[in-house]
Amino acid sequence: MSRSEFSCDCNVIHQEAVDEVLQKMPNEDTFNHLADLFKLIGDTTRCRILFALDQSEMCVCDLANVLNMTKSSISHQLAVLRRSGVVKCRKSGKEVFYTLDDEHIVKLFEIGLVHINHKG
Amino acid sequence: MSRSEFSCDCNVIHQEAVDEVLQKMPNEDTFNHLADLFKLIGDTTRCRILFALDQSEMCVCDLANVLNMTKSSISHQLAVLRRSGVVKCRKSGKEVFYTLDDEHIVKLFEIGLVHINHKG
DNA sequence: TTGACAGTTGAATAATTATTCATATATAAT
DNA sequence: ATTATATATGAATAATTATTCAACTGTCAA
Repeated sequence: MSRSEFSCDCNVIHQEAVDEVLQKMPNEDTFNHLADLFKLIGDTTRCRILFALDQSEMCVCDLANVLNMTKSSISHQLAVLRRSGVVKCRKSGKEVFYTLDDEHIVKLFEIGLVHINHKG
Repeated sequence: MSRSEFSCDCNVIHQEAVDEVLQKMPNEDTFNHLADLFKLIGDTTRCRILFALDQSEMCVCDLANVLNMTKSSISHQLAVLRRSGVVKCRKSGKEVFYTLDDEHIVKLFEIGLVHINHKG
């Protein structure tokens, strides 16, 4: 009676493959972080903000104009991006200027765009 | 009176930057597809399924064991992945074997893992 | 100091979605 | 034929989250 019989609602079909994959699987934390990263950029508004910031430093008002959305909405999303450390900001008078602060984001976008051009 | 004044609830602060970025911005469809791609892999369960399938072809039952989840839950997520064209399946008797069908996914994971090791 | 503006933030609403449960389909074995 | 198994799927529930709205902070100018 294998250990796996207790882990889910079905019989194990290919035990060797299962064991091999289980050995190679990263831990739960790793998958959570990985999923969180993709979730972060898995939103049209945040994608557009990040793309814009990759072109140029921008204040909240600029972004609101580029995306044609309210400042509040943009500000909420910028807070999310800031908390995750992918953008940073500097204050200058009344304005707050945001910049991209993560070199991996651009790489992910590049591969993503290749993917889109390749498939539908 | 610039066109942008009608587009949101604020005054344009840096018109040149806004115009320049607007020119370079991909269209709405592109951002939707990009966000959809990242949303697809922005889920712990789907991340784990894809990682497992990158290691080995597996049937639904195998995946249920590896992830320690119900077959139904796995099957629902496999349907999502199938519809998006990142996995494919072949039937063999009662079993359905799934394999990864998108070379970009692995690249995205690689960069994602580098990102995680780099930051928190 | 008063008013105007840039940005932030909390609460509410609306929309999306992952999992569960029950059921259905298809294949194989008895 | 009947039963058991592998998988799929529709509906319901629960959880998450994006946007809106209103109110607030901080800064500049008059």
